[in-house]
Amino acid sequence: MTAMSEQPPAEQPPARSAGGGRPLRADARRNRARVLAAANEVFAAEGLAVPLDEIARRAGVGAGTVYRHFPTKEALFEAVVADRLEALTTVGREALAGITGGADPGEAFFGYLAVVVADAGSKMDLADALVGAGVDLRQDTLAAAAELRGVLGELLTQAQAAAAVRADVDVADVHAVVGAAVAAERTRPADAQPGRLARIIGDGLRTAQAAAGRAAARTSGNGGESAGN
Amino acid sequence: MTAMSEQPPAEQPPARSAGGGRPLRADARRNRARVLAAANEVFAAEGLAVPLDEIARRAGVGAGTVYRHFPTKEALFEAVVADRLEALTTVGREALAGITGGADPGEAFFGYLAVVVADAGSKMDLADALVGAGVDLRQDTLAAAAELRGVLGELLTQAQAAAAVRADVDVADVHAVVGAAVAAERTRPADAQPGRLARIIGDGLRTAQAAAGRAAARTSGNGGESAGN
DNA sequence: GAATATACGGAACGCTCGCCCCGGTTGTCC
DNA sequence: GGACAACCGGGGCGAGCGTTCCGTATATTC
Repeated sequence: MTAMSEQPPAEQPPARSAGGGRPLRADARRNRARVLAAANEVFAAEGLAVPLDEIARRAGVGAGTVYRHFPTKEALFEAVVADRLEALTTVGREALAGITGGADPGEAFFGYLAVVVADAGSKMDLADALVGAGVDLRQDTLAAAAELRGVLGELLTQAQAAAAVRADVDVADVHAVVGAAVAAERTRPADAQPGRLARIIGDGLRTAQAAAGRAAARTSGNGGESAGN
Repeated sequence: MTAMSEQPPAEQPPARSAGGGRPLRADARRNRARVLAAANEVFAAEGLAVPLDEIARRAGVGAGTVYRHFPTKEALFEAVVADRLEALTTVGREALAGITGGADPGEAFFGYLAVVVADAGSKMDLADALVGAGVDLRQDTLAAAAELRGVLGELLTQAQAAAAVRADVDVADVHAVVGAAVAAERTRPADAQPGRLARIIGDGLRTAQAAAGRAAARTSGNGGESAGN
């Protein structure tokens, strides 16, 4: 459905067959890229549940070829997810840079959360990975996740220092909350505007003062405190 | 692991084989009960993913027997879930009665949320059903869910009237938030105290005033605004 | 206690899906 | 352009699981 706007993940350096052999043959390199691209699409659209043959078919390749490049289905999945995580980490770093550049830490933090949730919302694989739906992460993916966690942690610290986020939560909490928001958005197909639930859930992280400020902004202009958000 | 304290679902009237035949044979009735009990345990412990043979084995029964009583695995699953939902609905009604008896609507509402999340946390099947993990609910389950939704809606209305819950959320939002909280609790195995994340996420539903009051209560006594909750 | 409908158990079936293998093809190097 | 190795495709194997079938056992009825 959606998803197609992925640039090929930064073009690996002439691609050696993992471990240190000689450079890959031209067609092998091309096929590997095709598989990766197809996996990106299909995993994003269907999540981990999609059969591997489907990916092979979409890549115009035999199943055997997929297995020559990725030892197992999970390995392929993780390669895709790791890419996604790295992309998100980059975005996070930008947000962080924005703060040192003078941006509001609270807005940076919550904006970033929104980005992550939105991204995971349109990439079922990411959602699966975040919610932990029967997925055991391995080395490389874990590394990518750890890095993202690091950036998230820095953003969190900044936002807490600015009293925009309550002080009694840690990175793990935030991570769980993100997973929760993703899950929530997932249960509610299309009727509501996207991001709404994520915002509600994320509001639980705010300090009371921040929440009050926000509510005031929301209320000024109409009589009650309905609508808006 | 847990789960065993379920009373047999109110003892169906001498159990007729759905549709209006003659009463079930004694052993049939007994086996049906066994299957249901085993399904309760196993689904609670493992979720929908558990193979049906396992349930049959635990019930001391052949697979064929299970299918004579429940046309499909999903039907059995739904029977179990519907029971759970009804139990939760009952608890909700009690909370509602408590309000008319003078209890604080906000506390009643959030207390009920905590109960639901805790229950779903220890019953993987409920969690699966709430999060919607590849489950298509059918008639009876839907009815039970609708009823629960009704009670939840009344509690919500009361809590909103008492200004404990922000006015711009509806039942569907609350339902989604519950699902989210369940998902969150699930991702984080055991390290933190249970219910913590659920509370954080639920806080997003509070009005600013209520949140402020809570934060004040949390802060009075120590210097910052850390710890507590 | 015999007759009969009813229910039981578990082997068997069909299907899906991850993964491997082998005969053929294609890129690469001299 | 020929020889050799690397790679490709897709059929096939085996495991897991939901569901069905049928010969046997058992409750019920008279």
